[in-house]
Parts: sequence; structure tokens; C-alpha cells
Amino acid sequence: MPRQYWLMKCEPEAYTIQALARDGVCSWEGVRNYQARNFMRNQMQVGDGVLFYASSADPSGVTGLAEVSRAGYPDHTAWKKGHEYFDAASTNDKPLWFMVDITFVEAFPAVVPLDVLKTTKGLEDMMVTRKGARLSVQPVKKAEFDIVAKLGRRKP
DNA sequence: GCCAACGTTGGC
DNA sequence: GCCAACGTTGGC
Repeated sequence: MPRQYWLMKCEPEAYTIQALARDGVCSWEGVRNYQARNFMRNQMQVGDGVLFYASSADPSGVTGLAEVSRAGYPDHTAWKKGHEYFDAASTNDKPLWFMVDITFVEAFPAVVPLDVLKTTKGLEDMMVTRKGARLSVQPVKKAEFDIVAKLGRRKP
């Protein structure tokens, strides 16, 4: 399977590309949306490229790059009673929620803000640039990934 | 903090 | 299986 590309959203309060640079790797736990789960469970593969997107930020936008380092596996936080991500519907036998691990690739010198994504040629079809796109894990085309990576590497 | 857009839930 | 009510997301 050829390498695929993704955009993954996270609020800076929860996690940032700088935190990922420090940690090297993180598990993308807590996704409780079926569409996003399906992408992680069924499609994401080791080596896939990830645009790390900061949502509800100032400004919101892509802050760096990461890479999938572990394909979909059960999100064990759903099994922990009292955990904020606990979900009684998920069991060891039949896990309902899945996550992936991503490793740090690079942090952009400056965020590529959403309004730049919206006005950049070639990114018109990106999900994140469309109104009401709330999905936290989104597929991205290689051409789009490359354009965003290029924008991010520009000197600020 | 507002509110539009969207996903999920639950009554019927 | 419809759809109104509700909760959440996320840009502004």
C-alpha cells in the first residue's frame, strides 16, 4: 500500500508539536468519533505522513509534521473506569475505540494558519478548509501534504 | 463567550 | 427509520 497522508487535530491545551518533539512519540488516545476511528483502525499504516493541526489555537493551523509509527490498536483508555475517555461499551474482547502512535518528524518555524490554508491554491478541497469540518482525523492527499509541508518550512 | 455545524441519542 | 433535542466542536 502506498504511503497515505492525514491531518490530525489537537487542542494546544491537550498536546502540541513541541510536546511531541520532547516526547518523540505519542499515542493518539481519546478519539470518540466513528469516522475518525475507522480511519485509525482500518487505514492508517506505519510510515503514513501526518500534518499536526492545532485547533482552537491562536491562530489555529498546522504546526508541524509527524509520522504514524504504530497502526491502529485498541484505545485502552476506554476500559479504565473513571477515566475521562472511559466507555462501558468498549470491552477487551470487542474494543470499540482505536488509536495509533505517531512519532515526531519536525516542528515548523511558524504555524501555517487556517486562513493561509484556505487561500492557498491546491488546498481548496482539504477537509479542514471547509466550513464545519469537525472531524479530528482527516485524510489528506499527497499533493496537499506536500504544499503544506512547503509552506511550513518557509522562513517566518 | 457566541453560535453555526455537525454527530449522537432516544421517543415514537 | 424518522427526526427533534441535545451535546460537542471549533472558528471567530
